[in-house]
Amino acid sequence: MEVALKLGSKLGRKRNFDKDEALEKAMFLFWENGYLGTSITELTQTLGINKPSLYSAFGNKEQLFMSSLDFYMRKYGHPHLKKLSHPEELPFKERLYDFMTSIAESMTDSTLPKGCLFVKTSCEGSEMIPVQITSALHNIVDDNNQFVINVLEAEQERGEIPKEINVIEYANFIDTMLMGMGVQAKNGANIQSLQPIIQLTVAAIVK
Amino acid sequence: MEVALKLGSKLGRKRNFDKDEALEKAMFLFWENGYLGTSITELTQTLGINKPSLYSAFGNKEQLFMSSLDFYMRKYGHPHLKKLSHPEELPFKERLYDFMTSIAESMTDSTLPKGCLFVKTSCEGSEMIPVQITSALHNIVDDNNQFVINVLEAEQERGEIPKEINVIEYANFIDTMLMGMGVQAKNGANIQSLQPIIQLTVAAIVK
DNA sequence: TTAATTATGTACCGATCAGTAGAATTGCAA
DNA sequence: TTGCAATTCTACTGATCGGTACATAATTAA
Repeated sequence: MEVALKLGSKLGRKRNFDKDEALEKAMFLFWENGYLGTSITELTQTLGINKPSLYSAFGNKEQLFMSSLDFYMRKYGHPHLKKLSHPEELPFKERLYDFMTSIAESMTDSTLPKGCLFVKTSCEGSEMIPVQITSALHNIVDDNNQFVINVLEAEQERGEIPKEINVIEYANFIDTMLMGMGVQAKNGANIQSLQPIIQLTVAAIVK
Repeated sequence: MEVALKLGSKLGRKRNFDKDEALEKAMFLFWENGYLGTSITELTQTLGINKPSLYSAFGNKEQLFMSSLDFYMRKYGHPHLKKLSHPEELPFKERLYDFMTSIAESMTDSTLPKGCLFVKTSCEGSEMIPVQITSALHNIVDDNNQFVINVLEAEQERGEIPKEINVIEYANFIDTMLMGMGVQAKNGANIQSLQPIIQLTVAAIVK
């Protein structure tokens, strides 16, 4: 067996850049300018590496975007989710508020690109976007939606929200509002203008 | 004065395509694939005219997009607005419902591109989009927002909604939900899944 | 009929796109 | 020290990008 595991291999010249740092820089570029709006040349300049190094480390543009999207969800997407269910001793109303506020703050953070990478990319044109990316984005929609549904069902069990409500519809309501907030943030909305929207949403969900 | 008005001029060879029909086809392409995702070559093929004719009739890509955006708003944007205020004899609750449903139906219409041209384009990357386009999109946000605010204020006067509510926040709430519906529709949501969201939104606005 | 004017068709421009070939460099193992 | 493996560098590929020069065709006014 000549084939060595890439991770375990100690042979050959070492790459002179940190792969995770480079991935984060790439993610920020995609977040700022979208998939079509980000060129390989701009990536090499921002990451400080040349094309062959980039292709060797990350595959092609599509694969680099997929890795960037994964990085984004792990660092800027999923961490918000736990605020919806924790801390458990907090009333659900407060948790929902903190959850949405946490996302809104990220979307309007002046040190981060405006809006949400997922919302922005999923709004880009159809034909020019690789189907693998489109399908990954659809999976993110479904997963997040299912997560909210699960939490709402759990809260029904705990008696925090009425058993009569349709949790699928309520989850859709929350998710759609969050997506809209992403569009607003991309268009320059600040946290102050999103705060009342969140309060209205929470009030509509938890009486 | 040698300068003749373009509209009045009867000189020279006549163009052998209908400018409005061509503009509508261009608008549909931008609606489907976005600004960056639509190339001049694809435009010439779809419109059935060659590049010099396209440039002569519509200026450059940026100006063609601006005309397309204007066409879109006139035909697929503004017509919804009047449902928010008319017919006056209808309760505001029903008008708000019809208004949002009308937009949702357009966003999910199987004979039209999924979603909303305005939402999709405003989510495209920053650097590669001409500033004139970005600013036009911001104006659309502001104008639509102001329109909803005006209607809400009028409804306060008529006693359809309480005088105590903050109409700016409520207008923002409605607009943000509509933008979110645009993202959902782009990601494949159908009218059936948007309908409950609309009902929840209406219920949150008009008790 | 002629001159002026506008549109069309072909063929092209420089710039940039994503992606790569191949030589030189670096590092570890034997 | 030698040999192999992995990375880096320069330079390049063919394709496509937005946009245009120029000659020809069509239409109207004089």
